[in-house]
Amino acid sequence: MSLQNILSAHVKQAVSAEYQTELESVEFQATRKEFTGDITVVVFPMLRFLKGNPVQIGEKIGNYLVDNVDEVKGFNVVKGFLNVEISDAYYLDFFSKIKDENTYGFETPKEGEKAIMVEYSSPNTNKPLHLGHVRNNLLGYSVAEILKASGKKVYKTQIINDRGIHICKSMIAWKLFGNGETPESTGLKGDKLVGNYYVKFDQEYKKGIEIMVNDGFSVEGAKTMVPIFLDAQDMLRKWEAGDEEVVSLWKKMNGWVYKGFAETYKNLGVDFDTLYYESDTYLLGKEFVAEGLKSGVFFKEEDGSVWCDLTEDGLDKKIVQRSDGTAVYMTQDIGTAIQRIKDHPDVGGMVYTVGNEQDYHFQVLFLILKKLGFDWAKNLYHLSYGMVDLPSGKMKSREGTVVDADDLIDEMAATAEEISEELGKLDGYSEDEKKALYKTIGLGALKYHILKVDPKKRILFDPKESIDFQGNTGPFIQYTYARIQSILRKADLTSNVTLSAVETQLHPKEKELIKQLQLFPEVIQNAAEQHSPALIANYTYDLVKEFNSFYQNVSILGADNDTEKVFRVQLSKTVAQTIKNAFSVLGIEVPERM
RNA sequence: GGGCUCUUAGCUCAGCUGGAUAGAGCACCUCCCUUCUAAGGAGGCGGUCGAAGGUUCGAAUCCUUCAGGGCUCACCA
Repeated sequence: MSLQNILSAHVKQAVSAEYQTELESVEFQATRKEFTGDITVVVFPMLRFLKGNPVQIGEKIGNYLVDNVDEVKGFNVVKGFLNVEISDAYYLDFFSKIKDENTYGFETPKEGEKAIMVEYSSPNTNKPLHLGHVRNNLLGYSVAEILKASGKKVYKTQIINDRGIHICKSMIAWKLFGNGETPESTGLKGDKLVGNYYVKFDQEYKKGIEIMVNDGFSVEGAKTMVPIFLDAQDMLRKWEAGDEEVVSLWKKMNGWVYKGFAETYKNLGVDFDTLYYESDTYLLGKEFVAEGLKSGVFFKEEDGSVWCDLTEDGLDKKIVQRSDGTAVYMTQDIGTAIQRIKDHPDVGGMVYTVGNEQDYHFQVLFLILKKLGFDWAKNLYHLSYGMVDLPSGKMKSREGTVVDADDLIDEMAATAEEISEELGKLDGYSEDEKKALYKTIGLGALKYHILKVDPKKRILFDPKESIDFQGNTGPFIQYTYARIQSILRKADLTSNVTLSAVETQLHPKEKELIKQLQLFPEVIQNAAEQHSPALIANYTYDLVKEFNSFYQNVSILGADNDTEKVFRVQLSKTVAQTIKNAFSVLGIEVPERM
């Protein structure tokens, strides 16, 4: 039972005894540092139910608590704030309960509860992953892990946009200019190779437009008549018709891309439980368009196109199928959602990790699925996040103004190496161990940098200003973890005191640390509810700051007596474990040394 | 033009369902390695919380209007 719950009941009793009035709820907040006390009862909200001077009310409740609650050892009232002091025994008791729990803060899934599917990444297959995908991947992965930690069963998935004009552009450019190049022949990662031809297409396309405009065509006219563009369109038609040559080229080039993606995902440390391909699900979407037409959810225009009228819901009309009967984006997403539930009957809701440019799309998608009558449609959540922009503006693959994911990871590791070499603390580490460590630190810096900010805010990323390794950063937290590991290696852990035997008074820093530890389970639940890794990052930072202050002010291995020493070692160990648990849901590893 | 969203210190960001004198980091300035890892700690400088109204015992937080930025309103995905 939490401290708030314990006190809440007693405060109600106090009010009931002193004022013969029943309170519905009691408002708490952490006591501010400048005042003595551990938890504060806010008296003001009670004034609506009972008349009187807030200070006097606070005094009365305070006295009642001291007399009737073991955990309360004192109080003071400042204006309408009742600052309650809690006994050390309470904190020691709490600590003894959690100190050996390796999964502290995590809940295990409840029997029979519905699972959640988290979609993230979902790239197009015509170009390599960039910084924008990195934010998406880190967010999606982390939210999935947070949901798991909060006690949900989770499936991680993605929808791979493997069909459409974009991949045909790369294909046609490769066919025309590729001279049979392969990843093997060039030594390039498959996704990079295919991406190069996507850029090549764009260059040729622009050249073609220029030529036609010089020949007297209008720009608009030229755009749709450039030969290479017509080639790409032709290829798409052939693909849809199942043309063998086109389909086999499509399979070959997508295969290259998947291999490249797999490498990047591994590098980034993210994974998936199940994959969906647009080429597999768009047909199911069309089936349900037909269904919706029958049930009247959709209507058909004279030209044969199918629409959903959402004007009564404050939105507009949305197309769900083209006049030529082919699928649009929406069709495919309807199909994918339904397919997923069919494949995983235990799934009761889904989270879509997609940029905020698609806010409207998902609003519409969820509404349409509701109208189609799926009861799980009410449990769909669009994890919308802000774009990652460069100082020069938006990243554009076609124009080569992107920060490549693989390059970025390498650069971060290189920076970690530089700093590490300078500090020279890694005597005895092999080259392989060092290399692994640099990657852990580099990735830690990158992931923390991105995850600590509220998902919905846009991030301005300046490649020239490198990501920090000091202050509120991943490496700062990893460093603290490594420091604790060093202490644990040096400490003699053979003697294990029972904490009830500890009679020494808690040092203020020790108490603050235990209070901070106490918050962790609630933070996990909160982060899960709000789909926000930033809450975890901020919590971990606060915990670590608190520990560092403790570390500098209190000697752990040099404590006055053995009991105190063992207690401090155990406290440090629990802090380390909590850092590790918190970082694990952010997808960040912690090092033994650094 | 309609809808959504953002604006807090020079820069990057916290600030939970409204609560005490708005908090961190970076940068700048002081101190602290003969004590467990200085990627650290202690302190200083720095804010009319975009603007104006309103709601209330109390507003960075809620409401309205306005200004500025972003996204979106395609038979593209």
